[in-house]
Amino acid sequence: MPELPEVETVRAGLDRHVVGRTIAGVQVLHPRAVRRDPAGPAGFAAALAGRPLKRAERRGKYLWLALDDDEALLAHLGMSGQLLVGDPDRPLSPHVRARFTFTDGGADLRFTDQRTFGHLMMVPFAPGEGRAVPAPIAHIAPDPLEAAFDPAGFAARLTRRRTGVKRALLDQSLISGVGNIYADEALWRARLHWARPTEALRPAEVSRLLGAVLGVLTAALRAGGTSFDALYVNVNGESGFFDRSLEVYGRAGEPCSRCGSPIRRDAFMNRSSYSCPHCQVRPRRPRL
DNA sequence: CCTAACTCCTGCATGC
DNA sequence: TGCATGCAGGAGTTAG
Repeated sequence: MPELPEVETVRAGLDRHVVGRTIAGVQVLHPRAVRRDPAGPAGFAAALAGRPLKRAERRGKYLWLALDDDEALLAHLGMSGQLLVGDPDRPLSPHVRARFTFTDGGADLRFTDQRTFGHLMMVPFAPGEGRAVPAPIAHIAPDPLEAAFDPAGFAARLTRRRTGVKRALLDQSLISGVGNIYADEALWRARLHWARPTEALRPAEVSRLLGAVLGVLTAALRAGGTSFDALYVNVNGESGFFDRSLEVYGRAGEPCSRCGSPIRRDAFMNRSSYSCPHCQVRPRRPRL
């Protein structure tokens, strides 16, 4: 599942392999991949043909290729999206949704997405304030690895919420880049239960949480991200190895590395939360 | 305005 | 063996 470390790994690969090159043509093999682009598949392809790729940028789980100072190709990988760079003559795998060829005749770029939650779209940059970001993601908060991230502002907004701390971590308008895996890992590191009410978090707990988020994201980035299966790989098709460092996610019943208690799995938001029953004490009044 | 449920989708694991 | 069910889940949309 691509979260910040995985998306950043992909962005770095695009920076290395496609920035500076010029798109020759675009094939949209599945219209759902560009469902959010009002121009539709044909308009999307036409808008990109002949355009040079200037920069590869990212905020949270979104990445984009800037075409100039006004327009970008925005991508979200969803659950299973991949951007793969390789020999343009290799066979098309069944889940390729869009293919980009380049004027230099070299390696092509393929957007592959088994579960089709990812998407691509042509977007304008939002005008004004600080760093220019694509207009459709102007409502997303800076991620904790950005210079624009404001820890004090995050703490203030977090404790003003009336919700559970994990739900808040997953809210991209509060802090971006954190998904189900790294939320569970950060909460374990910070020794906080996922249902702790945000308004009751003490300042020391909030700063512990933020430190844990930063720690787990940077450690995962160094490992090239987390790959459980073939669904997340970098632009060269290689897996990350942070799955070996996960402390709670997907480890129900296995002993906590701190205290030995078996890791528990709770249903949460129609998915799962993993935590240590000893290190992460359930609050008396849980907020789901 | 704020919060939370619902929805999209495919493939694999599981159970009868 | 084959079919039904559950599960993985990011984020826009809708409802309250």
